[in-house]
Amino acid sequence: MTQKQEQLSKNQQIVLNIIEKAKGPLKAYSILYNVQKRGIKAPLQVYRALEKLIEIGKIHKIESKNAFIACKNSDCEISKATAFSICNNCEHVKEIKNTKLSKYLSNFEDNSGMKYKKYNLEFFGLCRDCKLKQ
Amino acid sequence: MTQKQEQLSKNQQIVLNIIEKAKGPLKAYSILYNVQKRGIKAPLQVYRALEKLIEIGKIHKIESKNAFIACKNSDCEISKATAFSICNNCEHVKEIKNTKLSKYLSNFEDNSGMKYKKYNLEFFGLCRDCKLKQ
DNA sequence: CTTAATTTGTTATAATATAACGTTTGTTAT
DNA sequence: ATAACAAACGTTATATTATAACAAATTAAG
Ligand SMILES: [Zn+2]
Ligand SMILES: [Zn+2]
Ligand SMILES: [Zn+2]
Ligand SMILES: [Zn+2]
Repeated sequence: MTQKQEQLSKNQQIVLNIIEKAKGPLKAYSILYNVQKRGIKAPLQVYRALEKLIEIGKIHKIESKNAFIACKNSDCEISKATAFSICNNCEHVKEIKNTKLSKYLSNFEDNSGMKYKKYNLEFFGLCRDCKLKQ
Repeated sequence: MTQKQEQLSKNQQIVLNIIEKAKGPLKAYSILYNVQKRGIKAPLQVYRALEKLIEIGKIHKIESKNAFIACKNSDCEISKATAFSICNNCEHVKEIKNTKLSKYLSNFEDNSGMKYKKYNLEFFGLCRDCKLKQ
């Protein structure tokens, strides 16, 4: 019965729904305000749901923005390898799905021969729309 | 006189000294406690110095830890391209200096042909010491 | 010197995140 | 079904990280 498909709890489902409906990354307290009508009252309830959703790869945290976004990349092998493009002008964030890049980084060894189980990459630049408007 | 070598202000120099002496990344409020004997009293004085030091590439922010570390890589072309290895066990952080990696990422184009001026990459794993102790 | 720009000092407050504790719900094994 | 355990919940308080606003002092340039 309990396959790989995790069963989300009520709060986890509520928080995930909000994040999946959003056009861009959401901040924790903005999520909180959005879900108060659904019974979630305290920051901790949001943060607990976020923690679990990250753990199972349904969402990612954009570290440079302290914001959370739904995974668009088949749940990213449980959040172990993430890459994002972030527009410096309009703040648009897009998850990068690029097999060559992920293979390159997953196999990367530093000068001392160390390999890594997990990485997070954030690219910054101008998105196509903002570049045209310049 | 004012070449590329920026002249640091008093507070900037104090904060940079602390960060350069440290073995690992420092948090802003830990820096604050460390510099209070030198006349810096308020968080904002620290954050302002940090902002400038980042801007000129003397230090970097480790986003996943909200901590700050001195640049070990010829000031990283003014902080535009940074990569770190972070140990999940002992929290040791090391700046990665790897020409192939930085070239690969600086030249990376996503599927829509977009290129980026800036990136930050954080690798997570076990450092050599921690791996041996396992 | 004068003017503009940067840096500083200071107080207050905003924004992000976790500790601690007890209760409830869900799962598993008798 | 029911005892035992784990996961999730609710709640209050608090810790941690970061910025707003404003006035004074210092520095760089013309
Ligand atoms: Zn993903
Ligand atoms: Zn844009
Ligand atoms: Zn550097
Ligand atoms: Zn280690």
